[in-house]
Amino acid sequence: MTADRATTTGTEPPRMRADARRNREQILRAAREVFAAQGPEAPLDEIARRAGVGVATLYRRFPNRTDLIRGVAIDVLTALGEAALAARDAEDEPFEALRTFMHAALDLRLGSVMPALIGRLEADDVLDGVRQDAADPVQELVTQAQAAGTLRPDVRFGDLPLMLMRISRPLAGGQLAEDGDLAHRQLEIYLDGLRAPGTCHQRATLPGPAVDLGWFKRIRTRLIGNQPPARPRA
Amino acid sequence: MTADRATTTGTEPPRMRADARRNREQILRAAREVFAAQGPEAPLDEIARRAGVGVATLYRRFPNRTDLIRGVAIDVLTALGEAALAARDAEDEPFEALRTFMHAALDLRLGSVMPALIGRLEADDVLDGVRQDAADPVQELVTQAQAAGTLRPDVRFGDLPLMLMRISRPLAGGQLAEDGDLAHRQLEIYLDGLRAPGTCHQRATLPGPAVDLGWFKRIRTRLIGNQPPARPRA
DNA sequence: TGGAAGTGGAGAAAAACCATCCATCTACGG
DNA sequence: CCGTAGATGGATGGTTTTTCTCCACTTCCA
Repeated sequence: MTADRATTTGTEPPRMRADARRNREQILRAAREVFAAQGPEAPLDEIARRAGVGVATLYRRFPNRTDLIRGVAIDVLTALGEAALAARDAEDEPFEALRTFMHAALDLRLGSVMPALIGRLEADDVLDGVRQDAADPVQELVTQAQAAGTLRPDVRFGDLPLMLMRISRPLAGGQLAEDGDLAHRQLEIYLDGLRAPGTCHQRATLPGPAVDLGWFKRIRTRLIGNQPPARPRA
Repeated sequence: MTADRATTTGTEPPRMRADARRNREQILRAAREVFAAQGPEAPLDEIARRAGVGVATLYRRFPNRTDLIRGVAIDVLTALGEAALAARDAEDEPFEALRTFMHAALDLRLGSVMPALIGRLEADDVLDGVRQDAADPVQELVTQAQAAGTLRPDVRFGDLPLMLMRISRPLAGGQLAEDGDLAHRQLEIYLDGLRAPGTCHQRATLPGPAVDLGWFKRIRTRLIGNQPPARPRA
């Protein structure tokens, strides 16, 4: 039942119809977003709807919730490991590589699966593999950046993913349009806090919307009356 | 601790039995925690259970969910304003005051009510009052710290509460024992990112548990098998 | 073009949640 | 110390949400 993996990890051909595979990826993407917004207990119907498929299709691919979460986890962790390697190759300076990676990880919505990984999923060879493949390059980036003296020496590995888990969850249940940009802005500030004391005179230019007090109040009033019910309708 | 009564129309005597008032505060505290963990749609049963009272007691004090959210909001915002003033008076340096305030706000779980405030609650004189009382001192701290040159000039008011909303939500659905300490540690890093370029050579000593790669893996394995279902049993 | 794999949506069964009622209990003024 | 108004808890019924299967129909691919 777990035979078909859409990921191109192994040498075995997954033998899956093209539309089926496409739907599978749609489901995974939708699940990632919905899990990130509502947590790992989000209704599966909504995931199916967001993916543009029927519920039966979702249940065919992932017979139960745990399977779906595991699928998303493998998907995200795989992409995460690749992002770490890509960042390492793209940037010369280790801290800059770390920074690039963090922003990529934020876009991947790491926080959508980490809580489930921590609390719900039991270990597994495939899962352990991708987890290792995701964690090791990051640890390497940390080590290198600290050796280069650009990452402050008192931070540890956990300070990166644990913060990503927090930042990647949408504010206010996903109602804020600027949420993604705000997350990147706040991540940039956090990254500046991670710089080594010697190098911290070079602060990053903060991207995204700078929310002052007036805007902050406007965010509220703009949203009031928009969506009285929690769940947006189709 | 704060906001003993629900409304402040001076004509009505508060006259509440001692045990009733005590229960009311228990409910508010429980609601704050549960809202922070699960969002403003959390089941009211769980809040009552966490508060150690029956459901009827909760419904008597707060006839519907909106009333409860409003109660929590007033409670938190009141305490928040007081914390801001206290921090201002306790610290000479404006940035240090800001730092003190942020840690206090984190303990108050600002994130438990902000999403609801943003999306669900409609304006109201009392609410607007406490909101103003909470926001104004913070804005003042920001202005002063930037004038003193210790807070970087490109941050804005929103960078503080919006980050608190993210940090104050428990990781992994409230299963992590070290969660509170981790949040304070990560807040400290964020605060270092908020320092002005000139003053950032003085980094704070990071508190709390430093989670390295090994510990990170251990967090997971320790929790596996602890609570397979999402909700802790009754 | 045949047929196996894939699909969507209805709908029953189960679970979660809300909100009220009432018998019992307790703080507190006299 | 007592009477009582106010407060409490948990059972309960009704409603909504969510799960997950079934089957007639469609689509890819050899």
